[in-house]
Amino acid sequence: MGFREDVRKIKALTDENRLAIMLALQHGEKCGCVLLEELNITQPTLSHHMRILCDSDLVVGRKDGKWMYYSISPEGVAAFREMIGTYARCDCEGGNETGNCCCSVGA
Amino acid sequence: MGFREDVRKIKALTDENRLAIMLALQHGEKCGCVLLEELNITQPTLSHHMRILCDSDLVVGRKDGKWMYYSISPEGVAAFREMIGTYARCDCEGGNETGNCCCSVGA
DNA sequence: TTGATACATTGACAACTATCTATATATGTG
DNA sequence: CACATATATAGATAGTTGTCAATGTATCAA
Repeated sequence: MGFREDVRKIKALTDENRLAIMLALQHGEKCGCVLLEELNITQPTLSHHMRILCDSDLVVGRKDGKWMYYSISPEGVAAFREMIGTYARCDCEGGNETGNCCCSVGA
Repeated sequence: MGFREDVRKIKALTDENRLAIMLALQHGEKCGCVLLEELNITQPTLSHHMRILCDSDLVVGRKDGKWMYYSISPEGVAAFREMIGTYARCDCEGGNETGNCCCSVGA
């Protein structure tokens, strides 16, 4: 199966700085230079992380003049969570089909 | 914030073999030797992966004689999805509080 | 055009990870 | 006890990843 692509996408969230970036973007788009002020990393490192987040489709970038505005992708986030749900799930009494399974928690 | 612990847990799902294991356990517990037959890896490598999955609380192990039976942890899975949801989320029109946000998809 | 700003790319390096072989431990069987 | 089976641990190694300094590219203003 195509586990490789899923692994690649999940890896987008396996870095402390990238988690911080996801939180930083939660209330709307920000440009790179603003993110840079919030994270104790250099500009090339931020560029590296933004590329990974965009490649995972969790984040989208919009270029405006010399600025890059980044924002959470609602579609990407939804697809991500759905994908995670295919692996982080179980068959408990409620059943997954009915939506009553404990795995529906935090959905 | 404690991103480190979250990163460690998310890393549990960033390996193709571990994703395959999560799927293999989805319909009930299996002992290590059965998993070993389904995955083209050596026994020490399986042991390594099971340790990581158990450390992440996505899987629990039960020792019975010389066998180790592994199964999905419903609580661990629920906590994992909830944790993922704190990072893979957005503020779109529906709003996160009401549960109508697009980020509720695949929950 | 010159200079400043925002961002991307390159190359190097340390840290981490998945994998294997070899070996150890534990359990059950004759 | 000796032996087989199931699993864990140790050590080695190749590949990956996050980071930085240095440099390149693009945009805008004076």
